[in-house]
Amino acid sequence: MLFSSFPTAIALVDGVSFFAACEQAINPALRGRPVVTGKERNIVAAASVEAKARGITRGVALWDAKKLCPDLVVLPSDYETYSLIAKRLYDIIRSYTPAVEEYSIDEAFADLTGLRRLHRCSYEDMCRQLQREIEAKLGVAVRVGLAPTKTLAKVAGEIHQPDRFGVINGRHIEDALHRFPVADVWGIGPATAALLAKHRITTAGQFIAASRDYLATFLTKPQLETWQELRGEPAIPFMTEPKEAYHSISKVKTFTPASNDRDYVFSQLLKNVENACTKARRYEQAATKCVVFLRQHDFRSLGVEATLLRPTAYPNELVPIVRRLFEQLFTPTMRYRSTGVILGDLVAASPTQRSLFEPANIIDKTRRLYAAVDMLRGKYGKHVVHHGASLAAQHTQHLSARGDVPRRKRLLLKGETKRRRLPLPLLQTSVN
DNA sequence: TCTGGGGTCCTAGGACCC
DNA sequence: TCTGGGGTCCTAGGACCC
Repeated sequence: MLFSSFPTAIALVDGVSFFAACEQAINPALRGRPVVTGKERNIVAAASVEAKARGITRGVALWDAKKLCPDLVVLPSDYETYSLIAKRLYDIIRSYTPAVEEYSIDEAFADLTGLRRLHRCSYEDMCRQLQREIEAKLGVAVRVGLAPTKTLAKVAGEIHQPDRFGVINGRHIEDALHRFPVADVWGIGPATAALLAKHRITTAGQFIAASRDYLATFLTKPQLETWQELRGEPAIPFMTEPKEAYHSISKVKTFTPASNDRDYVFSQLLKNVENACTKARRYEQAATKCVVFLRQHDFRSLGVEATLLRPTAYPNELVPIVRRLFEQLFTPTMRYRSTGVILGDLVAASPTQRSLFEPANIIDKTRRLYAAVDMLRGKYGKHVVHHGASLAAQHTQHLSARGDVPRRKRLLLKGETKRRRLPLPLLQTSVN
């Protein structure tokens, strides 16, 4: 594989300062001006090229950004709009090849292998044309990386030229990776980079020069796949199907200042539960597992989880469970800064699912109630209807206290008494 | 870097069973 | 009293990504 120049041709298309660029694309008055998004969080989520030129980077507090740049335009993030523009971007890519993986809101992989004849040009020309077309039609700049594998295409995107185009030819992989830090490779995080450094591997070139057998003594499967991809052999599959189901859905929200008010913290948690359920219903999924966690003032997190009697995506059914989990975690002397819920082990929601002994009419009522809620929210915005916190204390009867369900399922909560510390990485991730 | 929100996959080790 | 072997399933936790 290392010897032919393009056994496979993978392009990575990546929006440059995408959120800010979208704002500038739809509002011409903002073009040429320093723009950032992230107003709702008081943190810079994305900075326009102009803002970056003034020294503003992602993750900076808006306060500080304003100081650096008094004429900064600060906007709230508008994901709906960005998604719409992204969709048009993906559609343009699809006019070149059907094999497109929508990797994130501003990033896609395209498999161009075998299309030279069809388009009557080289892969490189194809990519340049694609880039021009996107920028002309959408008014947002994109970076393009072209290489034999996804991982190499990401590297190519990183080492791009001023024209925002980068290419790694299969014959010149070693040259391209010679000085590229292994820590900057897609799939290599801080932990793996540190581990590799112990073995005197700090560049991607050193990484691919090491033997698989040697690396296999201390690396795991995904890391070895990265190694293989860097050598020009595809190892990470292409996911061209659009996402239609989740394995888990989570909602976390930080509030300031931190609080030790039980009702307030619980109402925050409830809001997350509602939002997570709404999303699950939108994808016609239901949760089998529910994790609740609280993050303390000192940034430590505690979580507990419950296994549900039957899959649900309805807050009123989850409230009593969430309440019990919450009570296990909450310590009045502690101040909390955020709450979170994870709906896990999601399954496709089917109208017939209910345990044998539950009255169908109650379940049907619930379903109709939330169908109405979803409709109202769709029509008038998501804040028109919500759970009163008072509702929390009611609705304790539906899922619990059924004596005659099968033995193993009688337990509403499994491991209910367990109280464990959640590792920080669960909540700690990077920007954008 | 005094720290937002939302996901995925992999692995080690224990529980449980024969 | 120092011990059988082996398989499967589940969980907790780690690591990574945008």
